[in-house]
Amino acid sequence: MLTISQLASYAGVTVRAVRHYHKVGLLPEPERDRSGYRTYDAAAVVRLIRIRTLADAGVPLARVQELLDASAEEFAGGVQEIDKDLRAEIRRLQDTRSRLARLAAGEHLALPQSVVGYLDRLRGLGVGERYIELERDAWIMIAAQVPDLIDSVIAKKHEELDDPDMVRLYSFFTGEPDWVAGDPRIVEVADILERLMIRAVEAGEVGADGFDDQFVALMDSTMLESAPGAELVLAILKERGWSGWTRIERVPADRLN
Amino acid sequence: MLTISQLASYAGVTVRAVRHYHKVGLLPEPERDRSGYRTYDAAAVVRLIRIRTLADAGVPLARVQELLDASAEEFAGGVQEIDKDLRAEIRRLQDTRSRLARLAAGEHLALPQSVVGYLDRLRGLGVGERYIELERDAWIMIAAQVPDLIDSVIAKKHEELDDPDMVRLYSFFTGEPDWVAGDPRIVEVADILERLMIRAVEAGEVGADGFDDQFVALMDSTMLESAPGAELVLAILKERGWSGWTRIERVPADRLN
DNA sequence: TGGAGGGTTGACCCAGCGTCAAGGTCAAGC
DNA sequence: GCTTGACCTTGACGCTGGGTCAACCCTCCA
Repeated sequence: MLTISQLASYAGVTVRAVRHYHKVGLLPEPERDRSGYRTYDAAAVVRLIRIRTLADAGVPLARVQELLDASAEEFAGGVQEIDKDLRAEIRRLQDTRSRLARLAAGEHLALPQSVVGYLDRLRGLGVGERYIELERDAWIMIAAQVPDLIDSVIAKKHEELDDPDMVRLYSFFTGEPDWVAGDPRIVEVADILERLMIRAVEAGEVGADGFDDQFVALMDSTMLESAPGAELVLAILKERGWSGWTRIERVPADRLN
Repeated sequence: MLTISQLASYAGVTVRAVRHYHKVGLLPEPERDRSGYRTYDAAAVVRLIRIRTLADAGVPLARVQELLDASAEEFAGGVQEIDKDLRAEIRRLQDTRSRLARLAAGEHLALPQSVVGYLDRLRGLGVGERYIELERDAWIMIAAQVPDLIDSVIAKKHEELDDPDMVRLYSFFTGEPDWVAGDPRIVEVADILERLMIRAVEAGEVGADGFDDQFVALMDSTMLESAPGAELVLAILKERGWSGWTRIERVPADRLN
C-alpha cells in the first residue's frame, strides 16, 4: 500500500493537490490505517494519473470529473475536443511568440501593416521623424475608431501621394525649420493647399468624414504646436476664405471678418 | 479621443480588463471628460497593446509592469526569457497531446515502458488477462514505491523468464482453471516453486526486498483469492517447510507444526 | 525519550479578471 | 421634452487550483 506522499510523488503531483482532489470529490477518499493515514492502492494511482493527464491539458477539474465518470465514447469525444483546444492553444502561443519578436524589434503592433507601409513611404520622401510620429499617433487613433475602414483610407492616401503637389507639401515637414513670417515657402505651401482643396471640393470629397469634432480639434492644435510655420500658413488661407487644417472647409461668406 | 470601449476593442481586451490595469497601476489613469468618462490617446493604445502582447504570453501583470518601465536592454533580456518559457510551454503542450493520445488509446500511463514490455511478454506466453491485471496492479504499486529500481527489477524478471521452469509456472495462470485437490498439476507447480526457491536461496537472493509487510500480505491474499489452486499449492509447500508466496521464506524448524 | 520526518485537518491567500448591482450620461427618435 | 438603449461609473463578490501557514498527531530510530 502507498502513503499519500508516495502516491503523489509517483504521479508527479503535490500532496496538497491529492487532498484537494479528495475534497472536490475527484479522487475517492481511500481507506485509512489505524493511525488515520490514507492508504492507496493501484486503482488510485491509475485514476490520479488520468486526472493529472487531463488537468495538465488545461481541463477544468469539474470537466475531468465528468469525463472520468462518462462512457468510453463520451470520454473519447471529450478527449478529441480537448486535443483540438490544445492544438489551438499551441498555435496561439506560436503566434504570441512572433508578436513578441516584433515587439522586441520595436515594430508598431498598434498599427495595421498598411499604415506602417504608408509611414515608410513618407519616410522615404524625407519627412522628419518628428512629423512621422505625429502622423503615426493620428493613425493609431483613426485605426482605433474605424478599424475596418483603415485600409481603404490608406489606399486613398497613397493615391494622393501620387500627386506631385502632395509630395511637395510633405517635403516641407523635413527636419526642424524655424520659419518666420515673410518666408516665401509659406506662400508656396498655402498655394499648394489651396489647389488641393479646390480639387477636393470639385471632386465632392469635402464634408462629413466620420471623425468626431474633439479629435479634429486635437489634431489641429497638435499640428499648430509642432509645426512652427503652420500658423502663418493658416493665416494666409483664412484670408482666402478657408478654415481648418485636419478638416478644411470653405468659410461661409457672412462669417468672414 | 477614444472611449474606454473603443480602446478596449481595438486592443482586443475587455473594458473590465482595462479598468483592472488602471487599478493595478499598469496603465495610467487618463483624463476624464466633463461627465467623468475616461478619454484615451494614442500613447494609451500603444501601451495597452504592449501589455496585452506580454500578458498573452503568460507574463504576470507585475512582471509586465517591470518590463515596460525598464530599460531597452532589460526589456530585451526579459522578452528573451519569456520566449524561452513560451517554447518550453509549447513543448509541454505537445507532450501533453501525446500523453492524451495514449490515454485515449487505453495505454497504461501509470506504468513505465519496461513493465509494459514485461506484461506483453507474459501475454505472449499465454497468461490470461485476469492474472495480467493482477500483475499490472502489483507493478503499479511497486513502481510507485521504488520508481528508480523498477527497470532493474524488470530486467531481473526477464532473466527469470529465460528459465523454462518459470515459463511452465506462468503457463498455469492461463484462463480460469478450477483446480480441485488431487489435480496432478498442483504437485507439479509445488515442485517447480520449490526448485526455484532452492536456487534462489543458494544464490543468496532471499531476504529483505524493500517492500513493506502490509503490501506483501495484500499481494498474498489477492493471489489466494484469485487463483483457486494457490491454496492447495501453499499447503504442499508448507508441509515441505516453506511459507509465503509473494515473499517466500524457509519456515524456522521450531515453528513448523 | 526525544527529535526528525512523516501524516492530519482547517483556514486564509493569490492572480486576473467575470459578473452582477446600482446607478449617471449621451445621442437619437418621437 | 421624454423615452429608450447603449455606454459610462464605482464597488463588491466569485472563481480555479491549489500554496502556505498553523497546530497537532504518529512512527521510527538512536
